[in-house]
Amino acid sequence: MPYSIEHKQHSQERILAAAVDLFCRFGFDKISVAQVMKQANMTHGAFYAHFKSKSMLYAQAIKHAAVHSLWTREQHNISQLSDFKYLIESYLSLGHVNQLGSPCPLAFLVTDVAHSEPAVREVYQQTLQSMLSSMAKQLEQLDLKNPSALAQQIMTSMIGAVSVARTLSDEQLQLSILNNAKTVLFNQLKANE
Amino acid sequence: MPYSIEHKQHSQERILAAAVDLFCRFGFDKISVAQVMKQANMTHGAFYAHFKSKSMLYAQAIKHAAVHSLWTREQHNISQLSDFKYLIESYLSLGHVNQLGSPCPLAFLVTDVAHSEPAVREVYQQTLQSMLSSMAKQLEQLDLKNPSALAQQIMTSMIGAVSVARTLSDEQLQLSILNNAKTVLFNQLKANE
DNA sequence: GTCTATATGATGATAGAC
DNA sequence: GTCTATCATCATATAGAC
Repeated sequence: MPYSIEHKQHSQERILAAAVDLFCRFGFDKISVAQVMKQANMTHGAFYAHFKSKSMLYAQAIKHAAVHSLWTREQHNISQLSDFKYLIESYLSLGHVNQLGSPCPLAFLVTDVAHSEPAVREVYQQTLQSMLSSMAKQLEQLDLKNPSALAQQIMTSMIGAVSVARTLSDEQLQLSILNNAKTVLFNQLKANE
Repeated sequence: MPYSIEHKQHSQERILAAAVDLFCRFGFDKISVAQVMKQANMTHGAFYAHFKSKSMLYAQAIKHAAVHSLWTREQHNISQLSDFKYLIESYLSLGHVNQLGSPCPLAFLVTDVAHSEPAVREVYQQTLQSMLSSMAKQLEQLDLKNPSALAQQIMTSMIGAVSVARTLSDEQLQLSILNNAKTVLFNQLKANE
């Protein structure tokens, strides 16, 4: 058995990381399987030993991106409202928009996913619901009112601001949009204290 | 001269209408030139007598959709705050999300455009700026504070809510997201009265 | 301007050697 | 599991008749 199971897992991990990076940066349809595999340091043909189709990779990549996203990783470090606010600020930063760290697939791929097949959209919906419920739990522990509605308001506003900023080239306008979204959300937090 | 100039304009109009509908519904990359032309009741080859390339059609289609969007059409009918609120409600409706009327390209194509070539992104940015400035003017006439910032907050929140709702299949979740966005925006309007 | 026909290129996916 | 080579398909764009 020349290839260990760890080796396969490591290869899959590289493919997924490459897929997240490239799909978020250039879009699902603009990136070929060959390009993903090249960034993962493999050749085109090896892909199908790991995924059944390009669409299945898409679905897995969204899950992967969600797990590794800034928001998911830092969420358990929240003990007070200021921590939560800091996380919002990080999400609404130019660094996130310019995809320096790990991008949030919900923002970078919204309409992309809307135009994909049902299985992919299903994963997007599940990912969103999972993020919403864990965020609502955090908000509840911080003693905020209407945690569920608040979480939805925060998520969709953040996704809107980041996805719009992502399409713009005018950096001043980007910054303005991101900061205005922050203002709205902080107001909304205060209103539910 | 067997073809009048009105005939050409009418053909272009049909192509643009088909492009808006299909691109918003299925995505730019999922729709071929042949499909657009079929919906416009012409054949593939006739396309290039009207547009230089598929990308140029994309840019023109975004402009076309913006001009014909619900928001642009109804904007001049605003005389009081309740009119403005009604427009927000229309934008944040299931009908808009399900693309029954004229879709707003800024919401239906956000990440799609982000992954397109610079010329298309430029048109998106110009369209957004144009909508923002006319909305800010309306808000100013309604004697609201910070009209420019308010307009940005409203646009990005609405785009976020509609584009997210568009990708979901769970109708309850769609409605919840749309309604929560509405609540945030009405709060924000009240805070700037 | 619109049609039919075609050139040209890229992509998703498979086959078989190692 | 990964490689090279290849198939089949579909896309954008062009050419030439009407």
